[in-house]
Amino acid sequence: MNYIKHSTGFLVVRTARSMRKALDTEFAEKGITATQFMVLDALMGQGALPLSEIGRKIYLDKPAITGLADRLEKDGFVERRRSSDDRRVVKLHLTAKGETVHRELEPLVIAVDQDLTQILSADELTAMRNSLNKIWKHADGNLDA
Amino acid sequence: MNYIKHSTGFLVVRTARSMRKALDTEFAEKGITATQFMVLDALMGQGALPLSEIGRKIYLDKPAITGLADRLEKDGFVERRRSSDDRRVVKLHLTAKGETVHRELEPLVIAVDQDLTQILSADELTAMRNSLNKIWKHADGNLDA
DNA sequence: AAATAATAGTTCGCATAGAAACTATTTCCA
DNA sequence: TGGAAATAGTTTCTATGCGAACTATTATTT
Repeated sequence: MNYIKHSTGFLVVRTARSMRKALDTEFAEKGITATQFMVLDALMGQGALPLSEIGRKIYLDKPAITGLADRLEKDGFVERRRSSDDRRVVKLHLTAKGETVHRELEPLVIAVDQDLTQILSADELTAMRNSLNKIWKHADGNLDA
Repeated sequence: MNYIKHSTGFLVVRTARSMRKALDTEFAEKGITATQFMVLDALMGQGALPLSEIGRKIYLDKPAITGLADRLEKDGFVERRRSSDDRRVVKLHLTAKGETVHRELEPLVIAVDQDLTQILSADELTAMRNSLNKIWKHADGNLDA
């Protein structure tokens, strides 16, 4: 039995690899990765968020978020500030530069998503999104962040 | 606008992270990762395959496959053999040990997939698999392997 | 209040991932 | 046939991604 063909888990993993690669390729010009964009996006309209909360939003463990914050801070897209009410917490603040990059990349995100409407009907797309959201909600909380 | 919530691309990526983590956790006991299992699985019933063909099956670039082959060979799950008719080609052969590990892990793969039937109805699952396969087929060929 | 547990981040080590540049081989074609 | 183009893998460098162990801080318990 070959599971890469028949297992839904592996199918999702495999498909996601192609998705992320498409996004990474689009973003490369702006010197940012798809995962880094997800961090900036989580901060949009929030002002600032604790690292752990960002991790929950984009499903990444603590060490991964630390590394992402390092690189984003080095490039001036975000700023680390220790919270005053709970000094264990480090909040990530979006800088003006980070906000600008996010705005510049919006059309690319929309384009990649639009590409999907060429492959799937509106109904198929809606159904898939609903199913993925159900799985996502089910998995949420299993994260050691 | 927050795209991690609204973009289908990011939704797939995020969901896949939770899937792969679930699979990795199940496999950790046997000292193998989900991605390494995918390589063994690609070889099951094939005897041997060129590295590049394995890459196409599981959507990974050439350098990633090289690294995977290194680690799998070190652990004795596969063997590298240069092809005699085209000496550029390196074929990966599944060893008895590799076959055994694959067989031992089958129940875990089935269990993770079974878990999904608790979340989605049979129709939803079928629809999602069809959609993912369409996207997958569309993306196939964009790989630099 | 002192000891303990819980929580937020970081660090370390290892396993993916991919772009770019390289070697070795084969194919193509003028 | 001989040189250019294409192909298969590898190497190097950088960026995720996660388990385990660590520090610092806060909450809990007795």
